[in-house]
Amino acid sequence: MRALPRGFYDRDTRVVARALLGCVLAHGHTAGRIIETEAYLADDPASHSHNGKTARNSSMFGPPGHAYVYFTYGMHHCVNVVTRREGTGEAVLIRALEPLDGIELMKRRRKGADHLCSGPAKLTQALAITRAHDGADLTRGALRILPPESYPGWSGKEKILTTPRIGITKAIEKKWRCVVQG
DNA sequence: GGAACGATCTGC
DNA sequence: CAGATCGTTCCC
Repeated sequence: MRALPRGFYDRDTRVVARALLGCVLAHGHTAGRIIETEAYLADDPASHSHNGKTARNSSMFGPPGHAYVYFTYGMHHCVNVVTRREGTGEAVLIRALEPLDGIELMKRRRKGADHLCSGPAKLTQALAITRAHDGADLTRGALRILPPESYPGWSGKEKILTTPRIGITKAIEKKWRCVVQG
């Protein structure tokens, strides 16, 4: 509970998307700072939860602070942070990290590609996050989120941009993507 | 039982 | 800009 930002639980998912910027996503010996997120709300046609609870998205309706990991395009995993109380179905997609720890390991997992964590599927590959982590409690265990100050280099005064979300075809006008400038 | 598609990435 | 590649969903 303490590991996540104050006011994290069951707050407006768009607020959580902003609050997660600067936090650190860590898995084993790899870690990266969250620099891009997107909010997916209940009754949001772009959200996986839009057509109700299914076997695939059930963890999105689970307790906040847990992971929703989905598999898409036949080859990619993406990781979300569930934000609202059980049964609601809202989450924040983590779209990009700034690599902090385990960079050599990330490079090996990414097969030498230069951009280790600059996209939602790249970062899951770099951190070895899979469907096995679906539903995992992100406040404890191997896969977890740490507060910004757990690594040096985050002042809290970074410039944040809010833009439309990426890679979706519905509700494209909603500016629910948060990204650290630079 | 089957078809269509996807919150992506890579390489041509 | 198209192909990779397959789980999930929805419709028959």
